[in-house]
Amino acid sequence: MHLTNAEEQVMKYLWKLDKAFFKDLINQFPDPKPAITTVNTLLKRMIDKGFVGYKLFGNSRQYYPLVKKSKYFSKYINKLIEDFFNNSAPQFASFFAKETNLNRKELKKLRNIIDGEIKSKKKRLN
Amino acid sequence: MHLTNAEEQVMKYLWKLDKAFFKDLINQFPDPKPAITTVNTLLKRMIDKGFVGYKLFGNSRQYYPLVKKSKYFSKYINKLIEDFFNNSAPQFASFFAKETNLNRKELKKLRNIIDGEIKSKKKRLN
DNA sequence: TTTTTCATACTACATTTGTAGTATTTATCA
DNA sequence: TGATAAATACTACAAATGTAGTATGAAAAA
Repeated sequence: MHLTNAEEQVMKYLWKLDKAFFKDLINQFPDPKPAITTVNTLLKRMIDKGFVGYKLFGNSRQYYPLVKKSKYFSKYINKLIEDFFNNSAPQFASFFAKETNLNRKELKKLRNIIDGEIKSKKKRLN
Repeated sequence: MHLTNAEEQVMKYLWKLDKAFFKDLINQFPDPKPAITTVNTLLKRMIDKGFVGYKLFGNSRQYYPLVKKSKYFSKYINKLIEDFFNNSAPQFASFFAKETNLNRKELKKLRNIIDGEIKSKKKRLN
């Protein structure tokens, strides 16, 4: 199951807010805001799909994500890699490093991160 | 304008083949293949959207992509970064390096690529 | 307490997307 | 040379998606 674009937008706000009442979500939308029933429909569909949960507070709900952004995103990226890079993460990484417009400083930072990862993988022996 | 999933699948075959007659495209699909009219409809829509062109050979067309895979993909990734990483490519890269399951060897390869990029940016003075 | 505001449920509908049938033309095979 | 296959055009339609109206009950404000 996946989120449609409109649903994904709501999800982004929800990830950002972590927990949110309906009003909070609506407030996230830039003007012109969608009709509240629109957002409501989206939320309902997201609940049905298992992406959103809620806790009742009186007569209103506090919504929260049931799927972590990082998890969701991982799947997303993995599908990308599968589809476009023949399922090769290194091939993707290479493309990314070349095509994206990171400047030297950013690239160096990235190299540091990778160094860190290499070390951490060494420690964990995998 | 963007491609729908079904259209994107056709596009992937087209990128793979570079140029293709209708029959070639159909052959790419695994069984059970879609109806030929289905693929035809998709192709027409893709032509309308400006993603596909063709050259006439007799009464049949040799289709070819009007958009490069790398270009298409770049946009895709950039949207991702914009949507999920607050428009920060380094943030994305960092996430990627951590979350993806690259092994040490692959990480090292990636570091080399990045080193290469750093050098190349140095040369070009940006 | 009457009116207004919220949150939610239920319903509706236009557009987009996925999928394919029928028709037509041309090419090919038997 | 009549039957068959191929490519394409045109049409159709169900499902998914985006968007929102109406209804209802509860809460808040006047």
